[in-house]
Amino acid sequence: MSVTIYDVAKEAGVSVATVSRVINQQPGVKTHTKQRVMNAVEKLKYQYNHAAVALATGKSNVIGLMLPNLQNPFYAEVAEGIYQEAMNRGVNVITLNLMDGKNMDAGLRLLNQFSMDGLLAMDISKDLLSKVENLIEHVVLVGNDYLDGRTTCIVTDNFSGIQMVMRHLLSLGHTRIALLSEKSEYNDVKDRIRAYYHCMEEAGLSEVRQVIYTDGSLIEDGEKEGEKWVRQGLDHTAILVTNDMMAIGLIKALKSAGKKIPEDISVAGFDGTWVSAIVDPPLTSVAQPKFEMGTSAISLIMEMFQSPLSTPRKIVLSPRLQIGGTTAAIQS
Amino acid sequence: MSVTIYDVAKEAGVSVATVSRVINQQPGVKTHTKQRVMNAVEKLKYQYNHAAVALATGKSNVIGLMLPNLQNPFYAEVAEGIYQEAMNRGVNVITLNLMDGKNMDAGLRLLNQFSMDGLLAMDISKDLLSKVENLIEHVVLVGNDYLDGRTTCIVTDNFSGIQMVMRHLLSLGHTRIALLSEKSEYNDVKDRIRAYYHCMEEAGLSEVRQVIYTDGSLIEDGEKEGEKWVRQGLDHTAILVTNDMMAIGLIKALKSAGKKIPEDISVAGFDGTWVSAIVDPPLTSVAQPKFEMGTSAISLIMEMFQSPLSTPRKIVLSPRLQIGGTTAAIQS
DNA sequence: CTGAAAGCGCTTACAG
DNA sequence: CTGAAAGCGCTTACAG
Repeated sequence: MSVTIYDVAKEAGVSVATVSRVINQQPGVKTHTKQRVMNAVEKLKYQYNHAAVALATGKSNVIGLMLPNLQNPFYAEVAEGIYQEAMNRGVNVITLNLMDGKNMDAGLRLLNQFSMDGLLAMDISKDLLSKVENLIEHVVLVGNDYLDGRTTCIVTDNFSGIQMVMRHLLSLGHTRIALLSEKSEYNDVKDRIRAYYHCMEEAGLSEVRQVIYTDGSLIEDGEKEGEKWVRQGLDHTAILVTNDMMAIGLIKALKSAGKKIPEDISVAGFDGTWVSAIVDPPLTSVAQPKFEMGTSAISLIMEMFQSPLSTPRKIVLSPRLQIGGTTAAIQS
Repeated sequence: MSVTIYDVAKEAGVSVATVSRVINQQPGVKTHTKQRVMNAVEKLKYQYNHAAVALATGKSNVIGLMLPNLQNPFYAEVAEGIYQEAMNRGVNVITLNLMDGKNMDAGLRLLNQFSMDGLLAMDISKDLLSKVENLIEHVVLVGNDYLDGRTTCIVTDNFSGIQMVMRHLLSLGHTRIALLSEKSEYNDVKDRIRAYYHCMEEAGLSEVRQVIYTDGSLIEDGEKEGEKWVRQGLDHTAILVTNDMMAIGLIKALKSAGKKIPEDISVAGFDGTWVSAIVDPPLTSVAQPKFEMGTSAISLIMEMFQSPLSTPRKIVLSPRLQIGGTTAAIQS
């Protein structure tokens, strides 16, 4: 029922091979012939069949995107960059939303079933990563800097990001600064912790440094830690949080315990998502170049299709400190 | 290089037809034979080829999702429902993010290129819809109630949603209530305006009713209207906004003009996205069942694949009033 | 510069 | 219950 390359060939009076050449813009077709084919395509409203191409070429022109959720605007913003660049380049993106782990099996099943040319993955577990790498040749980690450096990745310079906020906080006179971070096997998280340690030590504050680990990385997790912090009567004057969502939750909890932000305590986040600008006061945060991370991820993986990397590569983007109203000079 | 159904057939000592039957769980294969095939599949680690299946069956097992952006959590939350249910059912979703119109052409091109079994669309223009309907048989509008009722859709009961907030505002003593809405050719938006008119009239407030139209539906658009409202010295005591993003922008502008929310003016939104809970004070809003809308959309479109609807259908879900801190009794 | 033909990996009547 | 074979709509050496 649908019009095929054969119909076009007949209409144009050429062979299907020629039609194929014209459609794929391959060189070496006489202008006149090309014109005839194009007219036929036009006339018959030929639409090319993706499945047939995929079967014949062995490439699906589909890239998978695995992410934990879309609630966190960080993922959503990176995803937008990915979709944008994918559209520019005419590749399709299939999103595998893991729903914070609840959909892992289904995600794997789909991966298996649908042969994708490559996969972009954000914050997947080490375990899942190794399964995925068995299934797909080209995998790029987006936003994660994996421990053993065996997978190509694209990340923000986390060390210098933390350094930026830390300098900001130190310059405001803070000394009792805590770091609130999720636990993770990823190097990017470890880098942040390392940077925190480094800055505290450099400032001669080694003995007051304290890392508080959270269970997850959602608003609720930050909130829970805020309540705990109040309950335990901790006395930091500033808390640096490794993502905006948790920072927002933390602030919520502190506020409802009667703390004034930033008068009583300064809070800074990480990611620089758009929500950081709408909370009150606006959140001081380290902005990751999210959209660019997404577009670069597509560019990178498509380069890999052309010429497989001999060795895993790591692309590092620069963060930017975004000063809001949640950090202020320490009250004497 | 990859293992095919032929390899499995040889290994199991049966024909490819039989292997196909087993893989697709078709009835009428002797248990013993089935077992042999399954062993072979296991042993050879056979993975089925999506493109070949798609070509042979004429169905791609892919559903397209067209949305304006992912910044607005409304779309993100509906999308999560869609991804969730799609994973449950083993279908793939290709997201076509239109980037608020900037990617329209690319979106259409991809649609064309990749034969999808169906398409779910959110807030696409009338013009785009008609183009899309030429390309794809099964289209479902998600969140939009299209004017001429020719397309199957799944929407919230917008009329009763507005009625809920209006009753809430009226019960708080407000009379000078404005509606802030985007312009739209969609029936759902018109329904909201209609509901507003209806409620004002019912309350005997016909002559003070006022609809303020915005250019877009982003935070910035709400902000702009807030500034304009202050500049023009309007005197409503409550403003009902047709989406959370604009409401947040509006509140931001009002606050920075020195207005107290809700003391000086009450503001209510629509959608009930998660961000409505993190702004300060939490936003009163009409919550749409976003996640459910997404899951239902997948169910609906997959039903349509089975048995094409003789006539377009409309599925209506119920909204819920979510009272926050941005609405209060009028000050006398 | 162009065409005939094999092949990509499945499904599905049809026959037995 | 099982198999032989055609067909899905392309691409791509190979030949001319």
